[in-house]
Amino acid sequence: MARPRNFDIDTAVAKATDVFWAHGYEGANLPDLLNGMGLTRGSLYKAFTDKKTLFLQALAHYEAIAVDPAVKLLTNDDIAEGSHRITKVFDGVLGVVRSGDHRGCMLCTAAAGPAAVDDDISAAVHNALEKMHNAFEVALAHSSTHGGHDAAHRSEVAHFLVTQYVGLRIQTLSRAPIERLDASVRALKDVVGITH
Amino acid sequence: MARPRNFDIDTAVAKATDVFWAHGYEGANLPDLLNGMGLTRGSLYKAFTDKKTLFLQALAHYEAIAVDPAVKLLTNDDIAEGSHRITKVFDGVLGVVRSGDHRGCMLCTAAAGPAAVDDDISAAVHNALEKMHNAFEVALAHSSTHGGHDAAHRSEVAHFLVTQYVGLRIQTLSRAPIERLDASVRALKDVVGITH
DNA sequence: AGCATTCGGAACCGATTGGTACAAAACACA
DNA sequence: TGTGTTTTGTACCAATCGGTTCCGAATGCT
Repeated sequence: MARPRNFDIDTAVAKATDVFWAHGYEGANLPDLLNGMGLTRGSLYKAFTDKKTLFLQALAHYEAIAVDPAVKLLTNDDIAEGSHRITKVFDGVLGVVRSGDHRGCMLCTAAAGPAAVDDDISAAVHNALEKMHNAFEVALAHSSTHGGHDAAHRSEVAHFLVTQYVGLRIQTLSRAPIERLDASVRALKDVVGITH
Repeated sequence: MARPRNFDIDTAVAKATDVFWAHGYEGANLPDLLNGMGLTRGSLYKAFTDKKTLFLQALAHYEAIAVDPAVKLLTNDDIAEGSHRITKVFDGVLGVVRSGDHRGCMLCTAAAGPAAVDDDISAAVHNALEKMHNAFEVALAHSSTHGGHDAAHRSEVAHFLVTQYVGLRIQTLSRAPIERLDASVRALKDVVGITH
């Protein structure tokens, strides 16, 4: 009937995610994207209507590969103690930084950039952060130190943990020394009363 | 000898700060700046060599009007209880948001944006955050709950507070609902053991 | 007043931005 | 193999980016 698309759309989005992740939304220009995705302008604009639409798909992809695993970890009953799950999340962030990855969290970067002016991007960011919040709530409910409190209290602490997560990620992005991030997380564990 | 400059350079920087604060570094283009500062290209490039230099001066100005007051508050011995000073800082942030100001913190925005690629901007950002950290340390030393601990512990908690501050500011920038920020700060106070 | 000097304003610059138009090529189906 | 449809690649687009140049105007000093 017609010529089939000779690239996989999902892998193209994955590659676009890499580019956006590395350079941010405004920072990633068309040549960067085309080169990174291995296709030409015509194909890109045919498959994805414009840059913003592509970015929203990339955000969704990022959510799938970065946020969802964290959510899964926080809600994983195999780890009985909820605070251990939380610890794992923050230690995971530190591990990523220690391995030399300073890209930070694409969601957080988007929150600081285009989310301030674009409603669609803002909605996507807040939706993802809400998922994180809910997952933190679940983990807190299974925490020996916080499980006893009422749900309202756990919700507050979950918001607080999201804030801490965002702050940590933004600082990794700006290449803050790892010692600061380490210290920050250590104090977090201490202060939240996480047993480790 | 020569024609004098007929605009005040400090007020020009102040106006440039407003523009950068509202639109970010890349987001603020020359027409925006020229319009906001009330001068023309020739004058601007004569007085400040280029956009980045102007931005660095704007960052310094921001530090003077936004960071220094916070530092002064955190190190103000008139408020004997250090945790009260910390409370005031975070409540101040919430107050600003509640008054409809969603510009967030210019430092934090810079941290998430140009600081990731430019060394000069990165240095300026980290220097300012370091000032915040030191001020938090001082406040913690005068805190009934943390004053007793050793300095190393207070340093960690100070890093943690900076992270919380950054996370909070970034979320205000992305126009997160005030309830989340409120909850976050409430949990912070609770968890840090701040008496209020 | 005259001169040296600097400022202010606008025209102009090449480079780059995201996005479009269109022709040629590749395929599925008959 | 012919036909119709879609993709692909390239040339092209206007708009905008930060930055420069240049000249008339304004000023302080002698």
